[in-house]
Order: sequence, then C-alpha cells, then structure tokens
Amino acid sequence: MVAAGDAMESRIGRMCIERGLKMTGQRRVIARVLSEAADHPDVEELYRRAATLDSRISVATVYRTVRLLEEKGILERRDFGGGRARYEATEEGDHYHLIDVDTGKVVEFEDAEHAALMHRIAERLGFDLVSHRLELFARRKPAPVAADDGAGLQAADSKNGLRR
Amino acid sequence: MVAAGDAMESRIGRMCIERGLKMTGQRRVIARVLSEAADHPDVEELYRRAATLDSRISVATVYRTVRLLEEKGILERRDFGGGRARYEATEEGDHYHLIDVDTGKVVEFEDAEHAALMHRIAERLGFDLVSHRLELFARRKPAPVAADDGAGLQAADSKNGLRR
DNA sequence: CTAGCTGCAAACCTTTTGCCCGTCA
DNA sequence: TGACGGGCAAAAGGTTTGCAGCTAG
Repeated sequence: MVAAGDAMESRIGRMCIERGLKMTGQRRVIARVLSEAADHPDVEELYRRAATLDSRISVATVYRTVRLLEEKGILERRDFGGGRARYEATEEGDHYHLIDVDTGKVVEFEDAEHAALMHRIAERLGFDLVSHRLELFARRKPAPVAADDGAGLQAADSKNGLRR
Repeated sequence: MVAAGDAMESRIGRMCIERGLKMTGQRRVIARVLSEAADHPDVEELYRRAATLDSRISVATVYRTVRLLEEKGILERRDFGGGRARYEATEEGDHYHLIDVDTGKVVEFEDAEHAALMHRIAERLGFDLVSHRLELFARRKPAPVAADDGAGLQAADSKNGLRR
C-alpha cells in the first residue's frame, strides 16, 4: 500500500496522507506550493503559483483544498484586511503578525507575555478563551542615520525574537 | 439660515455638521441610529433600524454614509469575522472586543497594559505603530453553582473595567 | 443655482456550489 | 469499480457604482 510513495512528497503533502486524504495531482501541487511558501499568500496567489507547476488546476480546486486543509488543521486562515483571506501552514506555538501599511509585507513575531495576558483578560470577564487575534499595522521607522541604503530595510528581520 | 437648527440633532449628526457635511433627511436618520446604537451593528442592521424611522432610505445610502463617516473619522469599521463589516462610533481611548463565539455578542474591555505593549513590540521590530487590532473569541464560562438562572448571564458586565 | 445626495439596478469581487466527468486507491 | 476529487460556469453574499433626478445651502 505504501508503494515507494512519500519520497518526494512535500511536507504538507505528507500531512495530507497522514490524515487519510486522497492525493491527486492537483492536491499534491497545491500542497507543495503551500509547503514552499514563506509568506502568507491569498487564494489567487496560490492559484497562480500552482498553475505555474501544473496548468490543469482551477481556482475552485484551490478554494476547496485550502478549505479542506484548514478544517484538518493543516492550514490557518488569516484576515489582514483587504478583502481576501490569506493562508499559512499551522505552526507550533503562537505567533502574531505586523503588517507594513506601506508595502503590505507581513512580519511575524512572538510574544510570550501575550497569550497569558489574553487568557487572564477573558477569565476576568467570565469567559474561557477559545482563540484570539492580534495584528499590528505599522510603518517602517525612518533610518536613524544615513549609514545604510534602502536595501538595508530587511536588517531588522534577524533580531528581536523575529521568526523566519 | 440656522433656523432653530441643531437643537434636535443627534450626537453624530452634530459631528457631521461640524465637518461640513450636508444634512439630508436620510443622513440625519442614519446619524441618529448610529448615535443610539450601543452595539456594533452591520450595514444590514443599520438599514433595518433606519428604515423603521424613515422608509425612504436605501441600503446603498447606508453603505455610502457609513463609508463617508469612516473617512471623516466619525465611525470605525470592525471586522469580527462572519463576512460583514460592523460599525461603532469613534471613542476616546483604546478599547478592545471579546466576541462570544456562541452568541456573537460583543463585550468591550479596556486594558492599559496593552497599547503600551503593542508600541513596545512595534518599536522592537523597527516600526512605528500606526494602529492595532486585538480580538478575543471566547465562550461564557459555565456558572460555578446553580444559584443563578440564564438571565444572570449579564452579571459580569458591571465588573472588571468593562465598558458599557 | 449648483455641488452634493439619493434610489435603483447593474456591476463587482471573493468564495461557494451543482453537475457531470475523471481518477485514486 | 466505487467513492471521492476536479473543471466549468452559474450562484451567492457583501459592497460599490453609473445614471438621472432631487435638495440642502
């Protein structure tokens, strides 16, 4: 039953198999696109990337797949405003998002204090916390000196508990 | 020109006038509905309430008005999931929302620590915070004892820094 | 009098679905 | 082969818009 399988299956493809999903060509491609995505693509973007690898894929399938994987807990849907849902693979531990209001780029960050604080607040109001959402909308701080050119914008990414 | 003016103008109606908006009958009604809303109605709900006061109002006008008032800073648009935008009057000071996942009811709360924490985080990542969004999705905690019937659900609303 | 509003209906956009054919297991 | 997945196009659901007539200022 396992044939020589799995060998070239993407990370998310493997997760699909684990949960007993039937692996069709389209699904495999979408799983791979998702596995390789380091950002938070919306359906249209996923469709574009998938279509590059295999043109026999329709948007409807991307929508259905993404929905299915969300139900299976493999993906998480995000809403950063702007009308379309965006997706990212489920990861261990909470993390949050800061959206650059000028470029739309998303920066992930962790904050240990937070989850605890959220629970405390819900508790205080007489509720059990089910989930929470936290997003920061911000603008890159102008460089303090002129020692660095525009390309240096990414520098911050490797500091301060940033992920990825 | 001012006639006996302003006298019976709703709070939001007055704000519209301050910003030089032309006060039509429809706009006055919508402003009043918004002024009296203690919750976070979506456009359809606003339309329903407005139509009760004056049936010569169309949804399109509600959409246009709500959008205009948002641009003028009089209203704030919220997205609590579920597809439709919801609105509330802009208020002094930050407050956040806890959405009861079972009933959809929204509870507002303040948390001083929070805004500060958000700024600190953005700062740490090299950004200037423009705005932020925080929502808790939670479920009412089961009553500890059976001393209270269902109607007691609202009890918590008067404690713990809750607003309204 | 005219810039700005409104109603109506059509247009838009993202996401979902019905139907029927194709395919994985 | 039989249950499940996919393509296509139509449908849904929320929101915006073009147009022609109306109105506050």
